Amino acid sequence: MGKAKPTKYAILSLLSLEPMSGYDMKKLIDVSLVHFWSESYGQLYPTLRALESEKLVTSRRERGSGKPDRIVYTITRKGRWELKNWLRQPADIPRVRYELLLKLFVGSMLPVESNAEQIRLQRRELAHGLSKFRLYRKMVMEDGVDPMHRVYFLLTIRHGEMVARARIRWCDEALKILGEVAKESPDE
Amino acid sequence: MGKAKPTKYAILSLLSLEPMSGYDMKKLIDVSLVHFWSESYGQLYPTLRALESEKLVTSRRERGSGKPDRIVYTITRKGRWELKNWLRQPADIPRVRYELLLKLFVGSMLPVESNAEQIRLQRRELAHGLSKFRLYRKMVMEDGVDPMHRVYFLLTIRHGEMVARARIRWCDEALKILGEVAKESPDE
DNA sequence: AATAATATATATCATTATGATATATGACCC
DNA sequence: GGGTCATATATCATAATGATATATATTATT
Repeated sequence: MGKAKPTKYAILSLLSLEPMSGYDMKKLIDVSLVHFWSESYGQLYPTLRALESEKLVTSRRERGSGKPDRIVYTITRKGRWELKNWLRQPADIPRVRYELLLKLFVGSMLPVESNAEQIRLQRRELAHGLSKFRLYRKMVMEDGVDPMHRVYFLLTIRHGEMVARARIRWCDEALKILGEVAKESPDE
Repeated sequence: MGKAKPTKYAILSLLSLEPMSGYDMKKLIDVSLVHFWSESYGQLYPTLRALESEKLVTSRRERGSGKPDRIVYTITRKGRWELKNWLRQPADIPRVRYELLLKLFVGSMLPVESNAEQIRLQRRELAHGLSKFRLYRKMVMEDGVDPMHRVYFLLTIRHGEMVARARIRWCDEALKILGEVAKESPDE
């Protein structure tokens, strides 16, 4: 039934903040929203054209002084209206594919140490991601961000932090458990 | 470069436990692994045929007494070998698309109460998911599960619990913050 | 006894998404 | 002069989803 079309609404969401190009969106997502969203160019550019033909956004070509030309998109009144409609629908539960846990699920095929190393790797990446949230906070607090938007942005950052911290705690717990298992049966 | 093909390895992982049909896999994932994995029939059945032509699995048709016929797949030695190879590669970081947080990111377009309601809905689903982990634990402890497999399965369950608890804590914190915001500016 | 709903089981397809690559411009550096 | 980096749009093969189709048998409802 209802096709979700998350990319469509992700684009409209970003354009509700300010006009920007597809390239801008990709950068913004990869730098500041990566803890809860992702988009690929292959989905971004075709969807932008589709949104324009739906009259949900307009575009203007900007001469790139030095850099290549940019196509800057602006959300229309109709676009804002459709975005609000979507915002009011219950958010659907994300399907997950957490490769590390799939590998651990059949971890007994490999030596304990191999699985422990996977967890250590994961822990390192989580700790690195965690350090970025401090930067995000600074960014949000700095310039003239709308105070209500600031509150909501901070909520997404807080979510990222809390989940990352929980995962790090899990890594530590898991490594401890695997350490004990290794002591009991060092051959496995 | 390296195509990940997670479905391929998810199938090999399940078959490393015991022979089963595509239907069995879908059920097993939806019931017991849903906190870290998902698959669709549209990906499962074609991939199973591809794996057979790669000689990583074999199949036999089982007459369904009453029920329709089933095609039961068994992993081959070559399949086990390829699975182990994949298990040794570092697990890649999952890209997320957490719709609730995208909606909150532009939450200032709607009244505070609308966003609070979204969070309350999410909290309910998280609490419901949390209650299932108790069942999983029982399942794992019951019958003759291999002790090492049990350890690893319990780790994935523990991860699900810890992340779900962290998210519930975030919901409560977020609702508190939005409550205060609503008091300060009840019009917004 | 007829009808509806549910569970089992495989299969296909349009739509959506990813990851990689192609193309092009100018800045900066050695 | 060559190499790399950042900017910017575009496309394509592959992968994944969600929906639907088909078929059989059991159980529940009217």
